[in-house]
Amino acid sequence: MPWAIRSFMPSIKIVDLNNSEIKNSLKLAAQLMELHGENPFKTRSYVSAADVVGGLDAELSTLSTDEILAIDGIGKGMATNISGLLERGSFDNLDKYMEMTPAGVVEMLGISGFGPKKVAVLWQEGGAETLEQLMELCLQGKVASLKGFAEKSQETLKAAVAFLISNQYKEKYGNIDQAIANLVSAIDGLKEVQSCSESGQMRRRMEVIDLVEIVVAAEDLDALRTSLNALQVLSEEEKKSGPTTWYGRHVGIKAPLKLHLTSPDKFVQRLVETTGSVRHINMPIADQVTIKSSLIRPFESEEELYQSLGMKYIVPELREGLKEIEWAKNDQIPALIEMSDLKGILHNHSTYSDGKHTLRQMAEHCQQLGYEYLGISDHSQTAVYAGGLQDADVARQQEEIKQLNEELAPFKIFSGIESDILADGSLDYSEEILSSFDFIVASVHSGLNMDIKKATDRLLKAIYNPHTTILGHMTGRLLVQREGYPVDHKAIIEACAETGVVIEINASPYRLDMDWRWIDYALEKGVKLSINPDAHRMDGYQDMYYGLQVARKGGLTAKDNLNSMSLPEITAFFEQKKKKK
DNA sequence: GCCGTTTTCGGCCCGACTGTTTTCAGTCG
Repeated sequence: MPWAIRSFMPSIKIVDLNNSEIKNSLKLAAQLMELHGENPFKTRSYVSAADVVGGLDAELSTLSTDEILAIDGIGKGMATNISGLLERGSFDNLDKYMEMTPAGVVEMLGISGFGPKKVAVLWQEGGAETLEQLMELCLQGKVASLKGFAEKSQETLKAAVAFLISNQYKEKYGNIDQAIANLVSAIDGLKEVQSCSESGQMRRRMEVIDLVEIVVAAEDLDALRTSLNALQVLSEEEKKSGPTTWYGRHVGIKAPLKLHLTSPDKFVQRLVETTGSVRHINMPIADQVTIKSSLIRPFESEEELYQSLGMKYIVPELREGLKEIEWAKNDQIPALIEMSDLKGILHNHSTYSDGKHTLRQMAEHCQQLGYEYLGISDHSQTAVYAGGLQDADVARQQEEIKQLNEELAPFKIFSGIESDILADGSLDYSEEILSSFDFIVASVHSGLNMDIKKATDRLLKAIYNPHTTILGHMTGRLLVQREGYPVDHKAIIEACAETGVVIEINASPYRLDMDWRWIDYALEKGVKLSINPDAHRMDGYQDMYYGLQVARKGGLTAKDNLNSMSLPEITAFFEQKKKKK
């Protein structure tokens, strides 16, 4: 899967836009131009400029105008657009088309499977200017009679619009964690503030956030509110605020923001109350006792509170109201995996397919970060769009891996492939080629709208293929953006238990797939997991952090995580798996 | 809008898939 993720609303930034934001803005402009029937070649130039920007090494914000003009695919006009984006977050042509297009129509462009041409029909023929109007049109059955549409696309559209409407005010954790960290430190820096911490879903490391919560302690709450409202990134919705809450928005973030204002002596109580899920704080601990019912006196620390209830301390990411209270009461909280437990990085791409950096760059960077090994798994031949490897490329890559391994020892590169799981569940190469790899990540990249039976059978066949080492991004979901294909999680996990296939926790903040809610069941069945970044560039390794957060939520420990194995251990693991064939 | 050029115009990328057609347009990776 290429790294490019469609994002249609350029986020509003106070600072310079980065390349991926510039890329998204150019892509959006291209879509709007196509929507309005602009010259297709002109439109294409925006698309290709966007692709070029996406593949750049250096951030555009660090380049001079001459350097930008020297980039292949960027001419005078595009350079002007880019400098507009860098200076004010937009450019004239984009502004022009945005003004001509209702906001709801712009959102429609985000529906997968429906491009500018189809959206133009929905808008101009169907008269839909908002998502709600489009839903109405679907419900009345009027979409099916529009040119180029029929019953089936009406149904698809209805589901997609419902998904979009339900995700309108949600954000991926990885999209906003930096901005929220900045906000917390800005609030913490206000002169009135004594303590400040994120809480709620953010602190629990939920993969999708629909409410950002922060607890702020100060003696003078009126003065605090005045200072908060002076922060440029915030805008209060006074009607929804209360005497001890500030409710409103952070610029550029779709999820609403709730600040809990409290006196310093009640800070810990407020933090515990707002961090845990409703289930967690109301879960019975003893007769008539819950965490919520215990928050009646001040505590020095959260540790003190949990201790006072005869429990071990529960880290925020576990406070979901699942098994954690039971664990804490019986001193059975798992030793959750930590960053330092990750010994190597599996499932990565290089320039052999659609990665941005060479095999050598990917390997050397991995080594510099202190890891013992790298598993490279470029796309397989069916993934033509991603430059998937033909047989000859596989041989060439394996030869280079051999040479690099001699040079970089004791660091080791494992030769793998991200083999497409074809529609019938088979893998993408001959037996001979499949046998030549150290490990194989099997993933679905096409035919994403199968029903649960077909999709599950397809995965099962891939799992029972003796060559499969790891099952990649199990459901194909893109958080807040695309629902995954439906699968029978239990059946898949049980098949992995039987075959020894490892289940990936795809660490990309766009995916975080398999969902952490299934980790417990996988562990119960004795299945190993692997936190894999699916990196398409060197800095993609950083996504391991996000995978780690959700892995901890699911209760994963180092001993059940594949890439926590040392180099000798994982070498033996791969060899063992190959022998079983 | 970009690029290259026998330099100021004329050409510009692809293969598979899907759902809609009745031979193909739109979308995507």
